[in-house]
Amino acid sequence: MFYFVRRGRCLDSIDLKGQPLDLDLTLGCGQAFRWRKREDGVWYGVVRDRLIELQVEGNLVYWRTYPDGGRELIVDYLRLTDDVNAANRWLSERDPHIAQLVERFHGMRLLRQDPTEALLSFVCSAANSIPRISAAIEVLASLYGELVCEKRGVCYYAFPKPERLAALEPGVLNVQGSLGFRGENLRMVAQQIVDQSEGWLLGLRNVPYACAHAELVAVRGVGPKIADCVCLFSLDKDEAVPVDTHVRQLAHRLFLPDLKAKSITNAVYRRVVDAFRERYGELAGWAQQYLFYEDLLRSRA
DNA sequence: CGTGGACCTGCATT
DNA sequence: CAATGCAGGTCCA
Repeated sequence: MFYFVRRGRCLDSIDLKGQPLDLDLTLGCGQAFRWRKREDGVWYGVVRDRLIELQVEGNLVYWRTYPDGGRELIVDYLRLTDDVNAANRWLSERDPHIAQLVERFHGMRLLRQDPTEALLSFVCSAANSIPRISAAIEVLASLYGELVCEKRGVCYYAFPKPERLAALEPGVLNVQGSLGFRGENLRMVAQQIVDQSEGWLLGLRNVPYACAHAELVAVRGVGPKIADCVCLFSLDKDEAVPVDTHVRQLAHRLFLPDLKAKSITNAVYRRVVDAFRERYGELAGWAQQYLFYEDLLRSRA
């Protein structure tokens, strides 16, 4: 915090009011791909049209944006008006294992990301590793994103608009960022977003989960997993459960001992989702994120 | 409805 | 050093 103050301009803070926020967990748990942590412990990343710097000290989150004036953006993105304590209590009462993870990963939150960025980002995530997804997205932003700011000689770019990606020649995205076969998927999904009416994707925040999910999987190149990522990380659908290889395996271990399948068919996907929904109801997505991250750490060990 | 393969690429393991 | 496996999937036969 003192470092922040010395750096000078436009320091501000937001009172967390007793609600937990751990940036290492929230920004590093695999739900967003554009955040990095500086040597001095400050997290920075581009959200929409701003570069944001964040640091938590005690019950305050210190922040700065370039250009400035991004307070509302931060409150919205970090979901700072949510009652996370209540959610964690509710989950903990239902499952002692989750209660343990709530302690261990205290302050891990779900974000409210931009739906277009979330959709296009997770298209890049198919059978890919998290470091490579992040690297690819930075390449895309620097090539096709609008300049957000320049700070200490470094340029920061917004996530590319779908119009820009859709207009590219087929094939160029396969090479750029080493996207491989995901490149063509990305271009096609971008085109389909453009083809929809303005505000279509954002409007899915105002419809029920099942409806939003159905509209997303109707997009070519978007399956149930990516659709659920978009629902959970950007559309306020806290009951959404993205089922990937990690989640399938941990569901098998914890809930569904007779789940023999080694691949995720539609039926398997539904069974895993139902198991989560049955146990964690409207907050199944939060439970998923705790369990997913535990499994991620385990697999990296 | 379930299964197997194709799709790109780079890093890790054998 | 070559071969194989694998990574927050989706589509198709």
